[in-house]
Amino acid sequence: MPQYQAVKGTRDIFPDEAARWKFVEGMVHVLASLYGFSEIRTPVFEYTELFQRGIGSTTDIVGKEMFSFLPDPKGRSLTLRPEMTAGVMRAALQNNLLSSAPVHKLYYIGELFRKERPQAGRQRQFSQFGAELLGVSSPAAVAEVITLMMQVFESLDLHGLKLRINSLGDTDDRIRYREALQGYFSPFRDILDDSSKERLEKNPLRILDSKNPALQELIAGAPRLYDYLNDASLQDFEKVLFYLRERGIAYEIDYRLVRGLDYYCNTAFEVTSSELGAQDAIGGGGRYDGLARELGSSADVPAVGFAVGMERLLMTMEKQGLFAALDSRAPLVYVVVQQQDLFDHGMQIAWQLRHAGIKTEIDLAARSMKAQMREANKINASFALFIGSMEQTTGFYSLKNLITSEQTLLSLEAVLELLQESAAKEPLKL
RNA sequence: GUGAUUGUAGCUCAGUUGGUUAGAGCGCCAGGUUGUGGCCCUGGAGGCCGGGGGUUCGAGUCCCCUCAUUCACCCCA
Repeated sequence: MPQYQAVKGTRDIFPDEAARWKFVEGMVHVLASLYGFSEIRTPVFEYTELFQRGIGSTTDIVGKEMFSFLPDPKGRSLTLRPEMTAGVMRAALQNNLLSSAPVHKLYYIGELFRKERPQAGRQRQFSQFGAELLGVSSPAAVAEVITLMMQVFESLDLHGLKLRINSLGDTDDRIRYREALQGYFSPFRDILDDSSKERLEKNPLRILDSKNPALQELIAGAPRLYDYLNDASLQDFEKVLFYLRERGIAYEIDYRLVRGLDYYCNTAFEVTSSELGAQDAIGGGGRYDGLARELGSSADVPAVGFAVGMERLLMTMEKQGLFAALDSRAPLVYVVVQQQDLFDHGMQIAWQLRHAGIKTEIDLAARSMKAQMREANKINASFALFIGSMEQTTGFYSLKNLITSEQTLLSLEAVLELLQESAAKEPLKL
């Protein structure tokens, strides 16, 4: 056993896997840009109050999952961000972003921290990418955000995902519904489990989320939020659905989808993957018009956004075999040194090749020629360039095509030319 | 925080009712005649059998504790 191991709920990402991350991140950058979203990077930690106010103190995230710490005995409590939205909104408000333009479309990729027990698809440090559209939360804005999210999935060739959507109504709707729910559940108080009892007072909507089998029947009979929506909320929701249909985005209305963060209102949505096991939500989001005021803004900042779990996304892609073609290590040419007294010359040649933009590898472990060739083969090099005493004296080098096994004797100039041609056909893999 | 699960070489795992120097495959390293890969063959390195305590003549195998893993609950991405 090693002396040190990675902290519970954290993990290392080695080169082969890192290549997959880069691939996905690249797609996110390209598509976000295509939809007119610009990248924002906010600090990894914030004042604890930001999350308490923003996410809501009744939520599990704030109640028991935050990594909080005091920088010094007199300092204010800080917290490793458990989600991105509050930080983005804080950044926007602090810098008065909305005064420069009425609408801001931002996206991010970043690490988040939550002190939960790890399990499949759940880490204490994990990553999300997401987008926040600030300034407008019209159905068009909601559709814009959902469409971007779905486009990422589509472009990555993911299949078998399910988009569920619901409307949480506006503030008035929810106040009326909340009362109705309390009225419905109160007589059954004795049947409810502890957490549901607590929610009955603080946030009865979240009782609907419970997976407790004993409560399913009771929950099924509860009044539907949908029936408490006023005309404006209904029309708003219908318009969102209209946009999705227009774009061929399949969805399913789930009247019990409420989502765990306090700041959501009106449209809320979630995407699940059938490949993931218990933690099957790959992404989700919704409208959060009230967040800005909650954070002290004097003006309303309507907003809508989504977040997608990178690990869960990668996991689903893995299961669906979508990474088969990635091979990040393969160099174009492997410089093979006959004897170690020619190593310095080999290094010099390798440098010239690299300087010319050719992805080149050379053995630094001083192994035998056979071992070098085996290595070249193993890492999928396209060519081997031999450095022997003959090459050094004549200035002509043996270049072997490792796919066809053809070998030719060329001047270094000709080698460079040939490899550059070959590199142009097959762009450098990063 | 609760429950269950697993913990033997770098990786995936065997290890019979407790019995001598703990094994395999893959990977790694070196060779298979003197400057050349993939297949194949040979050899080698590498394990306080998670840690501690106990039962026993004897424990990788049984018991207790502990640490860690994984999965699930809660909840979320």
